[in-house]
Amino acid sequence: MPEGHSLHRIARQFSRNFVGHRVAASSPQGRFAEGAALIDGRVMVDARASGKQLFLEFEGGRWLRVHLGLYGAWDFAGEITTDATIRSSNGRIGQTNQHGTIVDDDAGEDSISSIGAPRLARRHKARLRMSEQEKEDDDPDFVFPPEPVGQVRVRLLTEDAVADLRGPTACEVLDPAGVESVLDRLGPDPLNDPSEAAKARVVEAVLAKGSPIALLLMDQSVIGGIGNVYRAEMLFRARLNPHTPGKKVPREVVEALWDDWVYLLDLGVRTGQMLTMDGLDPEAKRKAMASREDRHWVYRREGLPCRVCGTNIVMELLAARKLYWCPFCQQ
DNA sequence: CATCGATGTTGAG
DNA sequence: TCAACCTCGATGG
Repeated sequence: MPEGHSLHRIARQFSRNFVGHRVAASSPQGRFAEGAALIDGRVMVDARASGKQLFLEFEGGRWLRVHLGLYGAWDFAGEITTDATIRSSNGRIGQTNQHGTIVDDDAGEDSISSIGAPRLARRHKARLRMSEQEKEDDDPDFVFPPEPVGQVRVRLLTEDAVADLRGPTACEVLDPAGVESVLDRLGPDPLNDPSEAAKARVVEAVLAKGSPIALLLMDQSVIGGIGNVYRAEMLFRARLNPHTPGKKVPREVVEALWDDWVYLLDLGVRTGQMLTMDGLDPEAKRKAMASREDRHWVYRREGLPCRVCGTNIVMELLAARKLYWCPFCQQ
């Protein structure tokens, strides 16, 4: 479920609350007992995402690789840092207020924060579920650490924070060579590598293939992190027919798709939401932030009128995934 | 309360 | 091409 922006946010959560800390690793469910033992008692030294994959590095060159798949999730709890929307009278950020210590400001002057309050981060006792959506629990009276609930594949515990992994599609401990071989099979993730070389690699990969651009955008060996929502929205933003073979897409359009992913991924990481209708007026933006119904151009809008031309949005199955597009705008 | 479907990937056939 | 993975919010009775 989570697309690339979620994984970068999860990696950031680990950076804030786990990197630099010694971690007790266990598998309450039991299915990952051997793997957990390989990292138990070690200090986490790095946390990073590439595409939809998460890599947590521990002392001694041991890496935990996690892929959340369709419905995996990380549950954080304890003294953790969460984004908080704080209304500020003078618009200044980076100060301390009654809500806690503001330790991060990555919202700045973007188009979303200009609509309303800036999103800040604060460290406090909280519970936070991170999957395709993020949900913060408002019960401040839970005991730490909480009992594992349900099937927890891995529990990572520091002195004051815990992270529970449930429902992953992949969870394994790798050595550096193993990490390298996984990364070698992944296309560029613009948040890790925004270079012209990365862009060129994606452009050449797309232009070399005859398969539909709708499949190539979701091919993680071509480009990292795009899922079903961003695919549909990016193709609409480019006014591109999803069935266009990669090699028939004009080079400048492929370049524009990469540039758009650079932009959308950054926006998604900063806001925690898949915002794709940023070109609208402030009122429409506000609605997009407030409601999932008003958030997308085409995704999940089968049978509804296109927001631009009024033609009914169509849905078709492509490689067993639902593809939404406007047959008039995207000719 | 039962059922469905989902923002994903793998691997069997 | 499709089932399996194995979670959980949304939906309907």
